[in-house]
Amino acid sequence: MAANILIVEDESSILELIALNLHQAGFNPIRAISAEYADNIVKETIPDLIVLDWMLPGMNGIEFAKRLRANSATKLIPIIMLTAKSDEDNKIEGLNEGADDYLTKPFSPRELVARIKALIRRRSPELVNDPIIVEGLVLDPSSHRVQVNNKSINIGPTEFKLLHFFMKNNNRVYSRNQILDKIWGDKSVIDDRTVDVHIKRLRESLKQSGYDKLIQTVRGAGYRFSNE
Amino acid sequence: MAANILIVEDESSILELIALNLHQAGFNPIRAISAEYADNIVKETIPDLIVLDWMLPGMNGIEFAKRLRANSATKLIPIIMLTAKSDEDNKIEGLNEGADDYLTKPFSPRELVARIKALIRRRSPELVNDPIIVEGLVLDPSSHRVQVNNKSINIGPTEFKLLHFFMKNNNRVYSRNQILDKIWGDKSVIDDRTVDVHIKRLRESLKQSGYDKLIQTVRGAGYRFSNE
DNA sequence: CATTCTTGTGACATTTTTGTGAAATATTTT
DNA sequence: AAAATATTTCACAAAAATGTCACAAGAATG
Repeated sequence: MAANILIVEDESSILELIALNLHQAGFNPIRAISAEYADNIVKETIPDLIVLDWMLPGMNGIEFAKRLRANSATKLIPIIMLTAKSDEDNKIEGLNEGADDYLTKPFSPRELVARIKALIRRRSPELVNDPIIVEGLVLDPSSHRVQVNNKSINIGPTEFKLLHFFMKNNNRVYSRNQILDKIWGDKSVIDDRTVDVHIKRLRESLKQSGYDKLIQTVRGAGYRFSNE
Repeated sequence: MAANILIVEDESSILELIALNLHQAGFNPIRAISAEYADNIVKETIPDLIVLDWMLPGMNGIEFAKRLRANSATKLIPIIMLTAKSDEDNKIEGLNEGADDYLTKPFSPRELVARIKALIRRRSPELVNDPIIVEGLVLDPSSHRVQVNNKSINIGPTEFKLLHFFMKNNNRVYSRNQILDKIWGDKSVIDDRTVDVHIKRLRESLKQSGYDKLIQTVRGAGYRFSNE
């Protein structure tokens, strides 16, 4: 389920640098050394995002982006444009022509990865399941684990879903019924108060790891996860 | 009491993108992958707003909008039309056929949310969930908190509702009976004077945070929340 | 198939909130 | 100034909301 990232870049050292970093970030890099080559790749598999060099031999980045935007199958693919030119005009033109973000060389790989995550998160949040961390409490959706100080804490399936839901929606109050809908699914004909019990169990698990007030009761309204 | 937003969109990635963003903005997204499906949903619950894709398999967006406009129960629901076509003709046709706003793909989720808020605010201002700030007093409906200088102040459920109501209706005088209707609901067979007591309790909470005269008594008329 | 884990519910305990009556203050009217 | 009216304050019992516990049924595991 890793996101496919197409990299279009003619300088192989940069191409490899990017590919390596994306791989390490858990993405699946697909390499293309020219727009024409990339075009063929796109015809086979629609990538989840494209990292596109501005200056390319043959068809350049802008043209390629235009082509993608003109085709209904590809027009929504997020594009991050790379360029060595740092002037504003190009940035504006790039964004106009359909780039969703823009990075000037030389760039830090870390920043590229961060921006890619941001874009992917916007379009297909299910593809980025980074661990969520609140006050040292780490919930990692991909490994289905909750850890504190690198030590896993024991937690039941429903408690996990609950905690995941809460951590994703930090600081917002949810009524028991909203929680039922989100965790159990709409079909549920389950008692409101079941939520209370699971909240209790979750609190207990968290308390054993030293987290005392992460889940707050908001009388008359529901529950809220918050570190404040 | 979050606003229900019906999203009618056949591409699931876009559907999810919109749903996620609406959820995070405090709305309650309802998903429909076709106009026919949406039609059934509308029969069950009237949404507060509809985000409607122009191109849909089966019945398309325009036709669906027409249907809604033809039915007195649904003709006032605000509709935001989404389209991949960027030409003006469609825009005009769309607006003529009953769309209240119009967004061309690809669009930024942030903008969609902004437009939705604008439309909802126009039709039902009470459904927009933004924090309300008066003289440093912050009431945030989504986290159900009242804060001063980033410090939460303690407040009971009824006091919260009261304060929320007052802050939304700054500077306006309400009689005890009006307040009873708004806060307790029509069913109330409750004594007028109960309002006085809750006003007292609210004043007390506010006073402890340094707000002394926010709620004013208007003799013979009722109460007013005002920072003047 | 037996064992272990997880789940939802009902019963009960605890805490918080609520509405009311009555008394105390305040404001206006006579 | 006294009377009449309106509002504030207080204490308290009833009601509502939440927390806790034990247990039987169900699901998952090996």
